[in-house]
Amino acid sequence: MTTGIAVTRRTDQQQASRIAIFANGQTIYADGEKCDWAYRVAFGAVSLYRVLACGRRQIIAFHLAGEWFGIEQGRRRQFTAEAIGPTGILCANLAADQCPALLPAVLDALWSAREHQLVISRQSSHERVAAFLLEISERTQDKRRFDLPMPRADIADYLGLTIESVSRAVTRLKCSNAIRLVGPRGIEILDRDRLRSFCD
Amino acid sequence: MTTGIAVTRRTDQQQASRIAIFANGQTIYADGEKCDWAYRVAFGAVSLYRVLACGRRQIIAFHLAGEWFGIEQGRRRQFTAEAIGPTGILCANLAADQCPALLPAVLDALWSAREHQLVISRQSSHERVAAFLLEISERTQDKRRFDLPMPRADIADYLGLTIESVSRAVTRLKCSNAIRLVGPRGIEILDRDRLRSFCD
DNA sequence: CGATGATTTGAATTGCTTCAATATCTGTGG
DNA sequence: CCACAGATATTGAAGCAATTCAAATCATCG
Repeated sequence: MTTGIAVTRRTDQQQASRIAIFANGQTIYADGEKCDWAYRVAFGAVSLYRVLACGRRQIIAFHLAGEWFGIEQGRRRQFTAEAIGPTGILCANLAADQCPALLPAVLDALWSAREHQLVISRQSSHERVAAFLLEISERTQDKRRFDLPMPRADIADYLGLTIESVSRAVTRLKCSNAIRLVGPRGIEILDRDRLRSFCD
Repeated sequence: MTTGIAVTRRTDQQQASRIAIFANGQTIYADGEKCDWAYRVAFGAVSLYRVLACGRRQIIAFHLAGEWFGIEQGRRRQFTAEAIGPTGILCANLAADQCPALLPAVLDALWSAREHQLVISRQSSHERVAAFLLEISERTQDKRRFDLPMPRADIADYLGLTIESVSRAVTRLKCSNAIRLVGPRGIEILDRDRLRSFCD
């Protein structure tokens, strides 16, 4: 929400394969805008969210380096996309002839969305957090030791929990020796099987 | 789960645009199978679900007449597809050259999956049930008076609730005069705005 | 009309949230 | 290098909503 570095929103996204740099909390596109472009994360991370009428913010997905997002052809933006930390974004034209390249990315997004649905629909707080850590782990270079790009508030809004519940679940995983914390953001997976056993 | 009418699983789905008839509870495809075909509901309804390790069944989506499902190119089936009541299914070849026709269907599915995520992540039981009734209403011919194709157990497994919670929420909506029940499956929306006001 | 399955209702329990306080981390200036 | 301030994260205690277990009611079909 807050902007760290003073970088104004790029208006030169029109040049395809041009990298745009966004600061923490900057909006890449907003809920309701036209969807002319698709995006890919070069570095950093992106959250897709909507603020509900009740004031709650629900994060629908995170996108890490290398991942496509924002393919929503012929509609208005369903969510707002926002940079988490300093983030580089590549833009691509959403022309119909690029369809063969786009379909796999959309299928991936659908796959992920549905797997996430399984997690948030019925799982307990520690199951959700364990699943989340494994999910991020799988999408990172070093799958054993990594840093979470986002604060607890983002994790909570993604998992449908409160900050406090996320924190308690992390503590619980830590106490079971499944993970080790390296500061609030650093995660080391000590026992992946034990962590997996927390997921349902 | 149970098969009402004695119809064996069709093995002649190879003929495109041929209709296959499934009885209540029959499997159209199963979790883990190869995905060679896409499907469209001719009549009846279909649920996509997975049974979790803990024994819980999570329904990820319902598909009503006219809707595509099962487009999962190049993977194994993520979920099991099952008929709800007597259901007619049209089959189509998942050839790459049909991509322009498939992409919109996948984008629709992603859109719906994400809207549903908003509902189940943070909403209370009556908010979820109200949203569900409106969702089904929008996908039915008569948007004011319709019959739910599925029993309470399916609604519960779709909304991440128990049967009892669904029932209590329905009762609550009924008592507020937002809806009227016509037997357990029949729904008449008396006050759509009031029903909408229950959604967050 | 009785039987079976589906749905509703009731009471107690559990787990997440809420509100409040404490602790930790990070960056800045002395 | 250390002290401080603001933000982030953890911990604690009470409240509340959904679940669980149990019983009653309703619907449908032979």
